[in-house]
Parts: sequence; C-alpha cells; structure tokens
Amino acid sequence: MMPDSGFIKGKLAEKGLRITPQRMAILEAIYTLGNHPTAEQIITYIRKIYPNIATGTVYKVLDVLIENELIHRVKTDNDSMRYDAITSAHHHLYANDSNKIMDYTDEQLDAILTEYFKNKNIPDFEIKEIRLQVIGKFLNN
Amino acid sequence: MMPDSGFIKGKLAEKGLRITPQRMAILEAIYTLGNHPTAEQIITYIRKIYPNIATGTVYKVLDVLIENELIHRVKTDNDSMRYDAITSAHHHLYANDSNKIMDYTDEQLDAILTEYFKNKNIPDFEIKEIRLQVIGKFLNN
DNA sequence: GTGGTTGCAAACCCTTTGCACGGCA
DNA sequence: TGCCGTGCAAAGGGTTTGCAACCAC
Repeated sequence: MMPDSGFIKGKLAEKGLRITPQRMAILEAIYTLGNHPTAEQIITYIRKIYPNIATGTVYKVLDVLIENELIHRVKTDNDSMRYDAITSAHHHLYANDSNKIMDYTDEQLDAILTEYFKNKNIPDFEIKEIRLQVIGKFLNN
Repeated sequence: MMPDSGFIKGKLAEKGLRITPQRMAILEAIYTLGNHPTAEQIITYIRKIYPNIATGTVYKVLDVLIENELIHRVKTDNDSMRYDAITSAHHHLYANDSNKIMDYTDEQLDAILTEYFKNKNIPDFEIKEIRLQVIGKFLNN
C-alpha cells in the first residue's frame, strides 16, 4: 500500500494538525510498511529518502498521531512498541514464537462482542473499545 | 489475599522448582498485592521484610515463574510490565486514564469465543489463548 | 511574525547480563 | 558435594527530554 501524498495530507488536515514533511513521511511510512512496524523500522524506512530525520522527532510525531487517533500503539509481552494505522476496528493475531502480528477483522465477531457486553453491562465501567488478542502460532512457515 | 507459605511452596513444588526464600517472597508478593503489580511494587513490598533482595534476582525469578506458568506478564500501551498470578483464564479491563487494570472472568464469554473460533477456523493458525482487552474508563471514582 | 516543530545529544528508566559467592537438594 | 540460584554493579536499549534553531500558518 502506497498512499499518495494527498491522502496523507488529508489525514493530517482532518485533525487540524500542521503539515510538515516529517509528519507526512512518518504517516506514509506506517501506511506503507503495513505490518505493525516498530519505531526503528519506521526510522530506517524514512532515512532512505530523508536521512536527517531525528529519532526524537519520530517519537514525538508518533505521540501526536496517537493523541489525534490517526494511529494506534500495539504492545506485546516481550517486544518493543509497534504502530498501526487506524483503518477500522480490528483485532490481532499474535504469534508468540516469531513476533509476528496480523490484523484480524470480522464484523460478525464485533457484533457478537457488542451484543454480549450490551447484555452484561459491567457496572461503573464505560466501554470505549474491545480488543481481542488471539495468541498462538502460525503453522507451516 | 494472604496465602500461607504452604500454598506458595506447593505452587513451586508442583513445577519442580527449587524452593528458595526469594522465590517464595516474590510469588507471595504477587498473590498479596493482587492488583497487577509492577516489578517495582513487588520489590518495594518484599524489601520491607527482606531488605537485601536484588533487583536482578527479582527479574530473574519473575522470568522463571512465567516460564513455568505460575504467573502472567501483562502489558499496556504506555506502562511498564505488570505481573499477575495465574488462577484461571481471565480477561482484562483497562482504564486508560488511570492505569488501573481489573480482571474480568466470565465463562459464558469464554464459551462464546471458543464457539466462534471453532466455526471460523482461521487457516494456518493454531490458537493457544484468547485474551480480551476491554478499554474504557471507570465511572465515579 | 510567532508559536508550534524539529534536530541533536544527553539523560532516563526499566530490564538484562556476567560473574563470583552462597545455599538448596 | 555439585549445581542452581543469588547479589551486585555495570551495561543495555528503547524511549523521553531540554533547548536552540527553524518553518508552517
């Protein structure tokens, strides 16, 4: 996936964020890299065409993007943080032997969970988001 | 919750682990502290009665306990690691404004999820565990 | 113009590691 | 007794911070 710069610009503008080359590069990197890149992977990718970007800048921009809900942060039990462009609600499959993470989206599952929690109604807790982590391993590879 | 030392000893013995004062203290601390303590909270708690325990030892013991499935490691998006005595399969409620974590156990939910994934059967992926993270906030407190 | 952003490098913090000593089985 | 476990202190590594220069708006 290689979004054009208009798409990326739009995402930033939508949130009233200042458009800077760094922010565009970082957001584009996350969309392009796709598979839940680490900060390091994002930095490496961007430096190929933009060698001067600073590590600190990347972390600061990532924080801004998270605050503005343009990306998510994903963490596993024995891993550094990973970043993830927000497209729609989705769940994750974790392979605990290979550190791979895959998205899992299924409307039926979301419907089941919503229905379940509507009936359960946990007292004094307001649900904002439901995330499922499915842990296991990928076969044959 | 304040488990007696026989209970703790049993847990270690069950797994064929050598019984040492440090291991007993750490496991007992996790049971007693209850609410998903951080390593630091565990260390502080233990040092009150056992001032000489080394930080490195605590981390090493925690790793051993995890490997032997006596405890779990829980991670949130903006937090250091937390530890959790394993009692039975359970899910977590995260409050993202207060860093609180609560356990959530419900057999009906587990049944629904198991049923769902049995029918779905994700290709090339063998499920070991399903964890739900419910993110939101606690009301009135 | 000016307040939000960036680059840089040092600081941070939690966690891990190596090694000699000590204590459980 | 032999070997695993512990203490200690230093190193590690990803992330954060402070500040001056810079540039989007």
